[in-house]
Amino acid sequence: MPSHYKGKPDEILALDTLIKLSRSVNAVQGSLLPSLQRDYGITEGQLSVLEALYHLGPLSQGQLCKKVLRSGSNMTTVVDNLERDRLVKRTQSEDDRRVHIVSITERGRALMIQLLPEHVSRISGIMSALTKDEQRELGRLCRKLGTSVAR
Amino acid sequence: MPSHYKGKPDEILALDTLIKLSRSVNAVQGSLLPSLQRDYGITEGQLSVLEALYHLGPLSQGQLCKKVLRSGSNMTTVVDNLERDRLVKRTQSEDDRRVHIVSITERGRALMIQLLPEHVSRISGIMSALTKDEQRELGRLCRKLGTSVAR
DNA sequence: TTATGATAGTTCGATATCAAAGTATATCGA
DNA sequence: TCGATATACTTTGATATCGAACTATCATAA
Repeated sequence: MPSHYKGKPDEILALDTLIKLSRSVNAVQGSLLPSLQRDYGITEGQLSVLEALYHLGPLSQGQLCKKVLRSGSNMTTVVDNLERDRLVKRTQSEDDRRVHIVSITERGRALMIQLLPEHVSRISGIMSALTKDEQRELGRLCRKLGTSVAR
Repeated sequence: MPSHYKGKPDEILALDTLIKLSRSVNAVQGSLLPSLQRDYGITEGQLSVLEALYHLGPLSQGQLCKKVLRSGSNMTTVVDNLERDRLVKRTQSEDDRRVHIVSITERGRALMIQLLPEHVSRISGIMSALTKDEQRELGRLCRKLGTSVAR
């Protein structure tokens, strides 16, 4: 169904696979985001930052960028919005005054405690379309593919 | 490595799998987009619209939305930018004057002819980190997962 | 024929996202 | 110590993306 591209079989297979890969992520994320937005007023990028801070403790913006694989300019925006909503706070590092340490607030922690169980159970529900073995195999293939890409 | 979430094994597996899935797509797309931008001044959304028009012929914006799974308001923006760059043109349908038919221009067609072979071969190169059987299995799992999500 | 409701796009306001340029601070070498 | 370079973050300007509200057009039913 997807690619419509006339070319070598290898290329057709690669295109089809990538399209299916992208669509599955879009489908899964697309089914998670609206409820996050509606129920908690939070976006995916914001959630991934909050989760990192919740589980790992205070991090510099640079460390956050690495964790969630986003650019520095993006991180500034996301942290700005989280700070405006008082879910995180910035403090300047004593050691290196260029560094801004971001930490989760009590309000942010309370939000995580409120939404994480439901969010996780939603993900678990979606992924249960695959057996555990299939999930493990999917994870293995994705990992193999992802780590092969030069960063 | 990834999830840090303490919960049921099912949930941990589901989270880990989703993280790997998302990261693999980010990695692959992230390695494709910069060259599209730099070499051809085109974005991913624009490319997917151009590809659809190139392979399928003129489509209404609504049909395009379904093809590339994006919202109507987004499609307006993308087509606006493509039209500004004279890669596509809009014409009002005779039958139904609410409908805007989008078609690729000669300039757009020339761009596709120029960039598609290289783009496809790049994708093929990336995906070749997996064997053909692995690609087929990955595609199957993604398809199964994606189609299970309520739309 | 006209009112009602549905459909196709657009506009608006928001966040995400990036790259590039800019600012502040730190570090290193002469 | 001072100048050059590197690093951390912000700003700027662009596109993507969404949902909601809006406009224009069509279709249906009274």
